[in-house]
Amino acid sequence: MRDPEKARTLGKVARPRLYEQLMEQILGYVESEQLGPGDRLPAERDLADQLGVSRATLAQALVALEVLGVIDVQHGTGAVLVYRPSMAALLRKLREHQNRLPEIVEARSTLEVKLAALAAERRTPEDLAAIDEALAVMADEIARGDRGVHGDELFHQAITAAAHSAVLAQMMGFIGEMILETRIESLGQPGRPEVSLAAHRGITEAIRAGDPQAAAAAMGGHIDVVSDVPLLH
Amino acid sequence: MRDPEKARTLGKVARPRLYEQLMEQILGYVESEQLGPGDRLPAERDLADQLGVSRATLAQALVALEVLGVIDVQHGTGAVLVYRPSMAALLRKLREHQNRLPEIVEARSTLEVKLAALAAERRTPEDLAAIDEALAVMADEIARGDRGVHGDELFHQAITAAAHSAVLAQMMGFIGEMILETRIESLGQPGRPEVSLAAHRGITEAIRAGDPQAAAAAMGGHIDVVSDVPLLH
DNA sequence: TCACTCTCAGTGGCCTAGCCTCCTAGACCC
DNA sequence: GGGTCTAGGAGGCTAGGCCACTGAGAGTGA
Repeated sequence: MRDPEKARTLGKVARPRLYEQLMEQILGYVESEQLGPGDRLPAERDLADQLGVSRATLAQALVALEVLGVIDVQHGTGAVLVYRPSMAALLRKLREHQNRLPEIVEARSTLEVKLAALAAERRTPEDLAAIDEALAVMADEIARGDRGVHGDELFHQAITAAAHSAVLAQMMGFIGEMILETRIESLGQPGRPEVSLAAHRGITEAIRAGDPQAAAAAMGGHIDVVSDVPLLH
Repeated sequence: MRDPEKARTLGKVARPRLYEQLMEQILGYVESEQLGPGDRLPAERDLADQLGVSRATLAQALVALEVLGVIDVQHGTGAVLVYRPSMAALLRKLREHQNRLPEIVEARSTLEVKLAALAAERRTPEDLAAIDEALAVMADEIARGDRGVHGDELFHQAITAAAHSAVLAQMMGFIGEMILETRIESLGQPGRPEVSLAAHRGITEAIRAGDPQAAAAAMGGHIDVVSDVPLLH
């Protein structure tokens, strides 16, 4: 798809964004000062001055840290730490080399197997209808000679929705794009779409029957097959 | 618009931030315009004008979206979409009612059971040393009459690290704060710290023995116990 | 004609300066 | 004591400006 590769090849050289550097510096500060959860960061004006940047830019860095859950910025009070530095440092490292396919597959498997089991327990008639609809879309796409990518995505989204777990769904969204990559890859193999569709039907029946174990097993098997692509790219 | 009730769960106060609203509006725009991955957002100046905010504030929203992986802002070119709108819309919805304890426990269980199994397969001697160290810290804290919160956290961090899965670790970080809450709660119950410590030792032995199934089972049991707090708060 | 260079308009990056709102500790009053 | 008021410090957001980067078209030479 896009190519964010260019910067990654040589490591962390290309880092043109100031706010990203600031995040690391702030994290470093937290570490050096031995700050823990609940402790407050220096005032924005002081911190900006100390780091040699404007408040506007510092504000961007704080937003980024807030989105990552590292700090909690409170109007009138200040920015308080949520995580201890070790966690934050961990988080930071990962951002550098994500997109590692085996791990993604692993994560996907973990989540979707659980989602399938939950869906079997919690699916409403509407959920089942959505799943059936997704199956129909995929079957239609395949019948037209398409790879069924869209229907495939719809199916997994419907399963996710049927599990009725916002948190798990959120995590699925988190790795959503990466999953999409592997999925398109997989459906590109000859005969694969038909196999996937059949697997989907099996999963659907288990969910319809309200059998969590069968649903989990079916989903697990499906993902194993789907993920077994020669990772030539 | 805002949801004051959600503040209860974690003791947080609903805090209206302009950049958060902007994120949603931008996501809504993406949806309404049917933009997909690769498409570009309007120029910052136009978008800021259109949304009735300053560029500085819009920049914060863009940073947040970038950190979440929704867009990729390129100097001289513009902000290009990374996720397809449906994914983004999903992400957005969840932001509204996260912090739902049962779901958090469920997610935690899913992740940590898997992490324990992986740790049993992949742990290095260093990983084991870190886990033992965490156990020692927790034992020491309890001996001093403390609740052992710190050691508990260290333990789970060590397990996470020993699983050697950056993606799963990232997801743990994602729900980390919420988990911390439930953990502190749990260890506050009389006699709980000792029970937890014993459970930790059991998990550790399974990991040391390289037995993924035993490790997963031990972790699953542990989390069931820990999570069984009367949710009176 | 082709290919190469150069220029420039448009875009994001970042800054300064300022005013507003919110929170809270401490003075103040009862 | 216990409640109320207030000033200062904190973050929220804006306006306007200049700089750096990108990409495409104009211009140039072979």
